[in-house]
Amino acid sequence: MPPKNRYTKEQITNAALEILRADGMAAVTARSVAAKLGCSVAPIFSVFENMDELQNELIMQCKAIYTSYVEVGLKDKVAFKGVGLSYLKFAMEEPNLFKLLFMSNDGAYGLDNVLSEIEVNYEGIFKCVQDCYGLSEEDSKKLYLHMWIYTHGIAVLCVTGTCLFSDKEIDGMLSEVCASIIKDLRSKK
Amino acid sequence: MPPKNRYTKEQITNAALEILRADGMAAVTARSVAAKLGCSVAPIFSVFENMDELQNELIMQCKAIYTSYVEVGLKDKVAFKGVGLSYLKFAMEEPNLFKLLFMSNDGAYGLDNVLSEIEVNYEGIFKCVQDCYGLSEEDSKKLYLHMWIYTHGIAVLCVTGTCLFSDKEIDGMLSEVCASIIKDLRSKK
DNA sequence: ATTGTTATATAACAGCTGTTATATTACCAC
DNA sequence: GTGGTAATATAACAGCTGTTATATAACAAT
Repeated sequence: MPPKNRYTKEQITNAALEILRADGMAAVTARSVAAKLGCSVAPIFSVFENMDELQNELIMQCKAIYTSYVEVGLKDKVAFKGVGLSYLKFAMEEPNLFKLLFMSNDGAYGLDNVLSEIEVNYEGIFKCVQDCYGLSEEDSKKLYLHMWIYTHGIAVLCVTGTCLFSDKEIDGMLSEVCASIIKDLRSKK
Repeated sequence: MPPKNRYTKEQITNAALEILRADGMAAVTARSVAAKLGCSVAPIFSVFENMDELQNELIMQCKAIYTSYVEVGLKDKVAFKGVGLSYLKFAMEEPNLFKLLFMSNDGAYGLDNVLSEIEVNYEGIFKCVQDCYGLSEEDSKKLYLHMWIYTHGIAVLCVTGTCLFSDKEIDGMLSEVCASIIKDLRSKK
């Protein structure tokens, strides 16, 4: 008897995601999403209980997008490096999503989540580090931590518009630091 | 003939700064500052043209506070390390000020400003690097860039609540990475 | 075609923001 | 004390937010 829904959850989420990508989470309001869909706010609140629920859905979408970047990086010859470059690519191509996942303390992500996300491929990455660079598990962990912090530092600088590095510069910087740390770790054996 | 101002620019700025430190710039509103002072919003707008002017004043105050941290670091035996630790101390003790100065793309600071601020002591720091570690000017620059990015990475992780490192851990991490880079730079001579 | 259900639109509410017009009031000069 | 000036208080405006009550309208079943 009732008419079908004209606006699906997916349509609404996609409209909201467009706004999030372009202008950040603060720009995702009931009215802005409705305007993007060309409807009133009513359909939004018939699908989502409130705006918090929509935001949670968006965070899930962001994680999925980030995961797709990581998956590409994992296919790299040197998965360890590939994942790092994926992280940076995600930051540069989706700065507002990066901010939401990795620069917000409103509990969007956090290191635990980052690591558990990564941990799906943790062993693979570590094996890669050990194979490629001939490091012990402990040294691999050290290298991983240092490089993750360094990579995160670059990503944040790019995302906040503080510094603009070219792909080539970034590659050079990462290689240089990584090589220095590996060399030093090896020399201590 | 007119009564004296009961609320000075300094008083208003201090009240706003308290709110900024505790809850971030978004919490600094005309009404919140007035409430902290125990007055209406009128005195604020008699001293400041609008809220933007007050925010600019706050940014200047932040820079001054940050500068005081840097000055302490410069007195360190190894100024290069001292400044880095000051940067981290500032991030941990004043996360909301750090976010405003170093994590906002609304043009609060930016690398140019950071570097020009630092450049006041640039030569001193470089001389320190060259003296302490025996590096060329070019290598000193490299070391400085790498260490600044790494330090910034740690600071952001702390400020966003992603990771919590102890002072000891941070010291160890910084020392390890710094030593590795220096060793590698030297070996290339 | 009529009816009933409900998706959607409209519009309003409350609460926040910056800003300002008006009213009050405090204080300095006389 | 009286008066005038301007600092302050009050309250309102416009514009934003989330949310919701009500009205409209679309569509499926009969």
